Amino acid sequence: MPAPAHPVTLKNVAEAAGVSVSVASRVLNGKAKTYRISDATETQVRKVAQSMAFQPSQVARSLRTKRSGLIGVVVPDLSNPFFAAIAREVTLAAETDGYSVIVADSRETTERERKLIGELTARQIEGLVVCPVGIDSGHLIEVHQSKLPIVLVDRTFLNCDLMQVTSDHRVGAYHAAALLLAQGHRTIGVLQGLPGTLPNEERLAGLQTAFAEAEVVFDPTLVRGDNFTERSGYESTSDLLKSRPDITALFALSTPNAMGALRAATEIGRRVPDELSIVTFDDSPFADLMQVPLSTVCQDVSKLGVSASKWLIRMLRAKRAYQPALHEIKTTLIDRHSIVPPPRLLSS
Amino acid sequence: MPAPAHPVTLKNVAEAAGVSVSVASRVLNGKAKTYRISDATETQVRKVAQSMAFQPSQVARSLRTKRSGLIGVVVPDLSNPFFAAIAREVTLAAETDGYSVIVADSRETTERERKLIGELTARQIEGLVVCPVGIDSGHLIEVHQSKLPIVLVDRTFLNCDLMQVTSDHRVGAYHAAALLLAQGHRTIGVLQGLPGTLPNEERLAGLQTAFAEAEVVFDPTLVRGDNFTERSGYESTSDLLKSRPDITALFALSTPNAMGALRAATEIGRRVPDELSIVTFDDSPFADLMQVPLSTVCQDVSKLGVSASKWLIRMLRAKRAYQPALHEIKTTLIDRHSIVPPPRLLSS
DNA sequence: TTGAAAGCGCTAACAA
DNA sequence: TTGTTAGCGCTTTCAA
Repeated sequence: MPAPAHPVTLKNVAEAAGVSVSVASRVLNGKAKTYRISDATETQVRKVAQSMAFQPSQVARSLRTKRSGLIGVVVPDLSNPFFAAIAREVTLAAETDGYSVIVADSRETTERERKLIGELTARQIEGLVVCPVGIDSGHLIEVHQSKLPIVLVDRTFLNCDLMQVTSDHRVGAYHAAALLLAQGHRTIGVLQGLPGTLPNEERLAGLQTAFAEAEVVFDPTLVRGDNFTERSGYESTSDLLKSRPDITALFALSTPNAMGALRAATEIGRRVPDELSIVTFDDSPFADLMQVPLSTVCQDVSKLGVSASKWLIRMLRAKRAYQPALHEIKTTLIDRHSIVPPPRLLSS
Repeated sequence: MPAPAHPVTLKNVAEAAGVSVSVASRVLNGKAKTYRISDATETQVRKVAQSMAFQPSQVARSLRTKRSGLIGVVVPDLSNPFFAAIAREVTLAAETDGYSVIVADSRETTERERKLIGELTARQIEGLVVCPVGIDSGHLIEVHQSKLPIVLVDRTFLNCDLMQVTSDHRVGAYHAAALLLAQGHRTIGVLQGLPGTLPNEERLAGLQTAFAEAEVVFDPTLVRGDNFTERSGYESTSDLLKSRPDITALFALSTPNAMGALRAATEIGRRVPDELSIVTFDDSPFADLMQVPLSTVCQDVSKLGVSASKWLIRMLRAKRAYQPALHEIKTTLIDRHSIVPPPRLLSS
């Protein structure tokens, strides 16, 4: 039997079953018991619906119930495995609760982020998970004030009364920097991400704490970069290695940054790790298969995604107002093989 | 001014502006000219809408117009960079045409794929891009027959009257195998993906053609694996290297397969590429940064995604029926450094 | 135990 | 140039 050109409506089913639309609706929504509908009627309706391949229109249902069953996810770059993983986790978690997910890619611009969120709210989404660009939060706070449940992931904001989930960037960076220092590195280049974003600033802060504890002077001119991208990592590294050949180690604040660094170092002819140690943030499923298995401050991406979904679902269920909070997920320092003592120490 | 608890409707705007809903609707849909609405009225309506932060309900609009502005994307694994990239391309392309995208993850099971597609159609999506699991196509053909525009990507089907976009698996595999053979390899292990899927079978076919041309007997017992996953690649490799230590090269039919192979080879103590050459399919942005920069039959993921979107958009615009076709995207063999002549040849 | 009817917010045909 | 109204497909109140 070919699918009908015009979709089957509840009315069609009701007529075919010889009952009213209300009865059909009640049966098909599992409210037969509640309304004490006779078994005969129930089976009849179900049978007809089945045979007609009836699929209720979510659109009509949404309009009537004000519930769309839709969750919006906005990330700055879907091709970045980190954000793709977050999107995946939310998608899977949402689904077990009967929600579908609309994914949008802000391409690292706040302007697009704002616009996309507008389009999503017009679609009556019931909740929002945003990995923000991280510079501006005004539009996100507006969303919150309009009572739409919203959870921020990764690039969170300070003094911001929203539900937020992120890694303990400061602690992670601290441990990584401490490791570099303990190995004897003193001239360390830093490849930073987007300045002004909390992850970036927190990582820098953790790094500086480690320097202070080791009583090593932190040289701010060794910090380069303007984004969490490979391009930024590449350019910063080229720049740094040329102007400061005495650098013995690099701290990349993101995996793409580290990728760029590896490419630049190869071009310039600095062997990693013998002639240049590298430690990086994030993690990718490939980090251990690299030329040099990268030592990494590993973020638990899956946990970040699961946690965000969990909170969102909780907010979705709670009719009452919820208490915004900042949830930090632990990072783990995985020391692979990209950190060795600096050459000068080896030869001494 | 705080956002109102109850969203602003067109009726609210019309009342506040002192006009009828139809006039408000027409102005806000840019039909002021068509209906020769006075400038004064138009500005007035716009001003009021603006000040009330009116956002038209897409749900109501969809119900009325039968157009949801929604496109569905179903992939077997969103955490696989290949599929994430496809999803991203479709998302971006769709957006320039005013569509939003609902992303769903079938987790490599046809059953889930079928269910997800059902949920998507209930949401009145206007089109569908599916990277199918690839074993069963019945439900996809049904979609097509119901007149919902659908484009299949990557795991296409034979003799299937749908719009399909995929790589030229056969040619790509042929060149890779030819390269291995030219280097002198004769005992080549094959790590296959999901048997029965077209990409898998086509790649095997291309490989066999290369063997035939080189007049080398193809040994089917050297083909192992049951999926495009890292696990499958790992297990097949462990297995192969132990039972057939005379193998000098591996042909991995997917990047995850190759990853697993690298891990297994490392464990067993076979150095790549000196003691074991590897060539693989797909490509990842990381392939050139691996321990051993992997020689790869590179699929143009971006082009696959863009092409799929392009065709879908075209189908969306065409009111008339379209002509289904299979579109093949060229692959490129990138020879990095994971293929060298077999050891025996070196020592002879 | 079932049915009639209102109405969600919008567009568009028709009327004025 | 503007307004009135029907109706998209569904849920739900109210009535029987």
